[in-house]
Amino acid sequence: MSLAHAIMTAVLDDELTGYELAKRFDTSLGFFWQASHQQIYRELKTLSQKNYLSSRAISQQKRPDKTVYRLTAEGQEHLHAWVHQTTKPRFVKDELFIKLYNLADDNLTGLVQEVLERREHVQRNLSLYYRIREKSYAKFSTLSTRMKGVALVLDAGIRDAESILVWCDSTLERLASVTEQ
Amino acid sequence: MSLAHAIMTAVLDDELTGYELAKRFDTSLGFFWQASHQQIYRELKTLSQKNYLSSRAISQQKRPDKTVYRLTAEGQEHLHAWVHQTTKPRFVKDELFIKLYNLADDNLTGLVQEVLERREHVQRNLSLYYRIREKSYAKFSTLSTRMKGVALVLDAGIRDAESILVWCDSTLERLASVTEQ
DNA sequence: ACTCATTATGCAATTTGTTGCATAGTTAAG
DNA sequence: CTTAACTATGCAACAAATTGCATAATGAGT
Repeated sequence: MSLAHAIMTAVLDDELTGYELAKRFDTSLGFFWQASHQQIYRELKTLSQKNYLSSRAISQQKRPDKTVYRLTAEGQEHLHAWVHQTTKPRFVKDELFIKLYNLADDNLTGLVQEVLERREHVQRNLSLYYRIREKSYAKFSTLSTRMKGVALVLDAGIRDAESILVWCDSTLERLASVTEQ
Repeated sequence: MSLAHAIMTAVLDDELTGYELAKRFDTSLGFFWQASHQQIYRELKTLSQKNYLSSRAISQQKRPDKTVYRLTAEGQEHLHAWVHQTTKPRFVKDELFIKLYNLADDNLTGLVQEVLERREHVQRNLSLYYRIREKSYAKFSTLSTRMKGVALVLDAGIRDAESILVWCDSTLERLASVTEQ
């Protein structure tokens, strides 16, 4: 599957550990892909065996030892070829919306809470995206082609988060009016 | 998993066949959940065995025979209890963004094509959402509590699609400027 | 006439993803 | 002084999803 390609893409510029990858899938990359640390470590192993990634062990005294991974020439070739292949459609799973479909008097306060939490989570991500854009992708026209691609993804993340924030506010207002009756 | 809950929610109002469910997961419900027909038929079987769904066979002459499913009282109880439980975070997987991260001169035209296709797909969904809203959810304040929940989800789908359309247009413009150099 | 899409269901094998567990030192907070 | 969070990795069992196959009639388009 394309967890492999997501990982390979993440280690295009940076040499990363499994732990760091897991954190990125939880924040920046999390906008379009997610993976648990168990999945990541397993995939890193198979990608190394395929020679798509090379690894380097680093001993540490104050922290557990770690292994950093980087993309090999073979891996880069494979990744570039994959970009030309058929793209699978976007895949979304959001339990919150299933629950909202079941809106009722007894679950209203619970769902208001859920929307509030969603709002906070999206707000945190959005702040992070703004910081990243300011720092590295402020002027689109001056970026390299590959950086432009990253900037476009970042832009999608920002627009998505902004749009969800607006929906959350509108939804909270509307849900408040349900309570009053 | 919550494919079960998504299915149960879908058959809250309507009596549906597996085939019809599959189509809905491809269109309206597709905004927050997806499932293949194989997955759906399997789940329908286990949900019937648990007595969360009841089924009714319908013989047809010009079409293959079919089975329609509806939620039982037990299923409704289970579904309502589930709404109060912990919600898993939104889960997104989008290969297009992995590929955009790998933007390069040799894949630029291919990715432009992909963005165009995404635009068309989202536009089709958006038109469908608008029609549904006009038809059944035009005036929020007049809806029943449960219908209000559905309207909020529909609103999220509309905002999401609109936001993606804007991103697609902005992205196509920006990608066009990459070619010129 | 022929081909393709639609309606309608489902099994089996394989690949992915989740959940629970395990280890082990450091650092910050109360 | 204790507890919790963070860094860092990984196995094993289980659940869920994907891929490939199979059947079979109708209706629309070329």
